[in-house]
Amino acid sequence: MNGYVSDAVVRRLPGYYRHLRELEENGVVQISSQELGERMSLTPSQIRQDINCFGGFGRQGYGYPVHELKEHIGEILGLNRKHRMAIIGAGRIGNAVSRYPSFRREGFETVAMFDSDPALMTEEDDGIGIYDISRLEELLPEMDISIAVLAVPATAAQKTADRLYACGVRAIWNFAPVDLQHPADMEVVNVHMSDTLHILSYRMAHPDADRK
Amino acid sequence: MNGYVSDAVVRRLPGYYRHLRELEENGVVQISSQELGERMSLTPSQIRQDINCFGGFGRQGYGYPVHELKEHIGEILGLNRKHRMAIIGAGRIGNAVSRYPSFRREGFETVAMFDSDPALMTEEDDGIGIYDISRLEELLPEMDISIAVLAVPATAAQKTADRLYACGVRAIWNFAPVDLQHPADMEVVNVHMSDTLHILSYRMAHPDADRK
DNA sequence: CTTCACATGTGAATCTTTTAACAATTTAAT
DNA sequence: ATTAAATTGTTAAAAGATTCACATGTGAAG
Repeated sequence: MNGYVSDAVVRRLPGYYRHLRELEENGVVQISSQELGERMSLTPSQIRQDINCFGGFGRQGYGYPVHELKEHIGEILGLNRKHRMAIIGAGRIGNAVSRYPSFRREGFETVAMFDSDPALMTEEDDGIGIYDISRLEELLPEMDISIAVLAVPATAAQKTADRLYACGVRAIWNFAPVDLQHPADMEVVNVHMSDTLHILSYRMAHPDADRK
Repeated sequence: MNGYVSDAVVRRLPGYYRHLRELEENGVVQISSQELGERMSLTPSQIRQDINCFGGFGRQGYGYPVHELKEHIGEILGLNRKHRMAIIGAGRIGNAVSRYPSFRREGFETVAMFDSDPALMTEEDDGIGIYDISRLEELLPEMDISIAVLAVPATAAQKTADRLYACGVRAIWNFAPVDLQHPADMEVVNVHMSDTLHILSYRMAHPDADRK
């Protein structure tokens, strides 16, 4: 139990959470680093090392208790908290995210959308209002938003991020294919879907390259 | 110029490509590792090290030629090739991907969609046919698909991936929140959007943690 | 033509991450 | 009650990635 969670471990945490939840749903109550490693394509050694840094869950000769470990990782990830999200850009991606049911189940609730296309300005069937983006400064600060989902075109992304910061937003989940410049007190995580497609393209072009 | 491209470098390649294209669009013809590093939040040293592994582009006292470097990275990524994609699962995510215009521009063309919901079985306005997923084995092998976009619910993902493999598909761009088991001769890259949201949640819960 | 500032390529040093190894503990079986 | 098999926590070693430092080459200015 060493306490410090390195960035390499943080990147794997959502994967642990996902697999443990799935195991729990299937009624599995206990799992060894060996077995979990096979599922996740990690070495048992790495799994023990990872879990050990927030320590004390395993029992020798037995393994790890699935439910308890999942809950603990969920807490480390902050999944016990609730988040109110605003979606900026009500195009296909923005809508896909706002309707994706598992986010809401995990405490990420979409409470409003903003777009520049007036055709979309309407109360949606699910009760999420869509507002003109020109009203961002007027409406957003009242909404108690903790996460903004940025799903605008690349060309508008930086300017919009700046406006969001000015409205008090301190966390952006960015779907625009752009690396945003941002103050240190605003967190930004990028989805950058096309990057993953490019990596697939790379692997197809170099089937020989050993992945390490 | 050492030739071997490590996985850490491959993961950064799409970012280089993105930034270089943007620079090129803005008419920038030359850039130093210093300046590029500021844009990308990488050290100049790392950039020189990265670019050096497929070598020989920079000129001392001058920097790197933007167009030439971009083109070369594009080739390494395999972006000179064309790909025909089939989208499996015509829900919001599947549709968002198939309509996203920049993929087509980069040579990734959606040629068909499959879904289990008969309400969707129709020729779309953009000419992309939507077929019942039960006809996968009948239709897909004829279509000369090189990439399948998997956008079905988590519960169906593994079974569907197995069927795709049986149909001859050897590359999957996976949007289902699942780590697929797959033969070594099939490439899979995951988007796992919710993982990035979980990482955002982690960072919000631990604003102190140094990101390294 | 000389000089100066700039910026790369590269080898070595440092830091991080992963893997290996094993003593210690638990479970289950006989 | 003993023993055998399983499996962790942890330390140490190995591998990998990043940063540093500097010699070397380039371009521009005087």
